[in-house]
Amino acid sequence: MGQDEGDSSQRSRRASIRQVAAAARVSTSTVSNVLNNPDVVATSTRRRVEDAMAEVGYVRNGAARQLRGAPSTIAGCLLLDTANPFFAEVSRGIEDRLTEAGCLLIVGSTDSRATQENTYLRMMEELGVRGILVNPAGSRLDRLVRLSGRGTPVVLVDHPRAGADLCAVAVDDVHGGGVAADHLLALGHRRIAFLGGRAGVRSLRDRAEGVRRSIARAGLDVSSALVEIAVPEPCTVEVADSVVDQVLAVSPRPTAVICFNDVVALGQLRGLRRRGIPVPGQMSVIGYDDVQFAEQLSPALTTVRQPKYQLGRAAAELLLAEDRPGHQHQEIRFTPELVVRASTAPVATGG
Amino acid sequence: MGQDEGDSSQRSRRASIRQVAAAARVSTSTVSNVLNNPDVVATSTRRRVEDAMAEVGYVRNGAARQLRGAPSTIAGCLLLDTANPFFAEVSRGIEDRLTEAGCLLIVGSTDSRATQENTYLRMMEELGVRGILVNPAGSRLDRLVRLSGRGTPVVLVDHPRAGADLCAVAVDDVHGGGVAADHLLALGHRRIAFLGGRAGVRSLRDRAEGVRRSIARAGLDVSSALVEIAVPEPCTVEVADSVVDQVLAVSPRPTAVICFNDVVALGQLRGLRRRGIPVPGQMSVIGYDDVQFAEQLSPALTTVRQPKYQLGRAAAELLLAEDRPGHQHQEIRFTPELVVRASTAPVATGG
DNA sequence: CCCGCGTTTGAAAGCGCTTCCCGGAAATCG
DNA sequence: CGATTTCCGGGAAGCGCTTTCAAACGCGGG
Repeated sequence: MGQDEGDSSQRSRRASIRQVAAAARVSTSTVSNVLNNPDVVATSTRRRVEDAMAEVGYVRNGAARQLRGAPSTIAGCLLLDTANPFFAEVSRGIEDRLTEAGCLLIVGSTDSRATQENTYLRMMEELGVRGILVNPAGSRLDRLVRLSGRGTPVVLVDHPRAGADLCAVAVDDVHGGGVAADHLLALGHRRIAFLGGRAGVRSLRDRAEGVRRSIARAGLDVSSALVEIAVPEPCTVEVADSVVDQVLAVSPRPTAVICFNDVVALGQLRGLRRRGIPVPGQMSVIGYDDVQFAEQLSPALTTVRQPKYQLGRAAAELLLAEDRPGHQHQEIRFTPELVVRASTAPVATGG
Repeated sequence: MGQDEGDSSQRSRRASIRQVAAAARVSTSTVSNVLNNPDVVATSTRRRVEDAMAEVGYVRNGAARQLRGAPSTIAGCLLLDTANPFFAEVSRGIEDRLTEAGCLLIVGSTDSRATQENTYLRMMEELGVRGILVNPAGSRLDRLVRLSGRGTPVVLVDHPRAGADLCAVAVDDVHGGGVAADHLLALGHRRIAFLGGRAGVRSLRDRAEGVRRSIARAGLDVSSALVEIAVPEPCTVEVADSVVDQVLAVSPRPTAVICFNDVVALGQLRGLRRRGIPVPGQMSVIGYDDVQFAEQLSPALTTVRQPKYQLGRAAAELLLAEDRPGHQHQEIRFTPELVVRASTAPVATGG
């Protein structure tokens, strides 16, 4: 008992619509109708076919359906790193919206490498996915535009359209940098460090620009109020920790630091603590993203919140809208907001 | 300039192997050979075909290939919540291994709901995926076994085989609970709280069992040394925070608490801090998983490390091995290890 | 010059499904 | 009761690809 039948070791010997038709003594087209136009077939016949399907263990063949012209039930998404908490939440938002539309989601991490991105894009295109959501690894969008032109819809995620003829969901990074800087300036800080990453990354450039504009708006001299420091790759807590020395070495020493994401901020907090610099007493720290644990650090991290989950949902929404008749590409913009917690404080008086 | 051609608005009008053949003035089978058996076609012909492919913008049709019998390049994975940092890392491990094998990955979050799981399973089966990696939402494995029997390989992730005829990658949760308890007992704790979740979740039952056995091994009375408390759903930081009151209300008050994951531990740390209970001075706290931020909390969290990324890789490895000829289902077991940090200390003397 | 061999290429079948179109049966109406 | 309409089910084509089999071609040896 509990034994399989002897011959069942063969894979991919799934029952086809034909076996069902034979078992139900109808034609294959009737079986197909039961599946796709149930109301066009008489109840008794339908019942018979359904029984036959159960009997032979019928499972639809998606490849055949798609070949015949059915729309794909798969969408793809390419993010820099799906294990990063920011992207993990974005991808969950995408997934949830797609699920509502009966779609599955293929995910891929590009690790910022264009080659990896291209490999994924080609495979997804060959599969005939319904569309691809992508946070571009490089700044060149022409490949994506061409892909879209060939018939696979593309939606940019966390990236502005930048003139490309694509849909996009963007977050206003200039504004994000601005509110962070505004907050620090209001607290009296006049010497601020901005920890950015690689020069090529657009979102970081924009945030730095936002900081600069904020300082200029306040009537201060940008070159003396702002120090920009690049965090080397890979962007881990440890690396960010070691950057603390650079920050502290700047003269005159900054009284606040804006980090390009919460992981870097985490490293700063750790590094500052180890060096005996009280936060926010001697140094205020601002992060970016507002990932789940930001609130629980000590001190709780002041950070710029991005609507991660909503970002994903909105991107999926745009993708699903792509095949509607008179579709026009559009860009959705989110505005990040400052979340003030305990890692920032008025600049220390005296000293 | 920059205008599209007028007719290109039609989607899915991709060039087929036929247009390529026509453009290269060869037959379709030759084009196919260029794609699949390049060495069987003369260099000059091949060159000509390749040029033609570039000219018409040819992209392979995966659906047609699959229909013809080509193995699927997609695998599926179903986890409880891909946005949870534990599962996000597991899924990244899966993804990386699959990428090496030229496979794509569909992810799905079941949120522990069997209905959601079933929906995903059916869709994936219809697509004819190469296999499905699943962290089962319920304890019933029969559906998965049947799925596997119908020809779609199934690998259990973070779940023991439990007698089912499937491959599995498991982590020894009994051992994990054991090392956590051993550590506390060695520090002199004699009154320990275990924060579990819903009774039905196997991994949590196992961890509790490990704790019990450890206490018994030490020659202590389990019923007086251990208090089990259930954390209500949803398992968020806030909920875990509120559970602190229950822990403190137990008489005699526990001197240490073992949490079933790091998020709950985070909540405990926060709740204890707010109530003025020093950690680890008055209360030692142990987490589970060792997620990325555990090391950066204050105090740094002592926790039981699970090999998250490796878990995913190993599961993907098993899946890829499924179609090798004499394949036998097997189970891989990982052993979690204790990571001692600052949130645990010897039990306070006196008091 | 012809034959035979190895090398390349082409014609055709068919994977499982959907869909168009038509025949026959049942139902409705005059 | 015959004619017209309605409804249901079947036959067949073909989506794009791979693959088998045989034909065609070119070359060197007899």
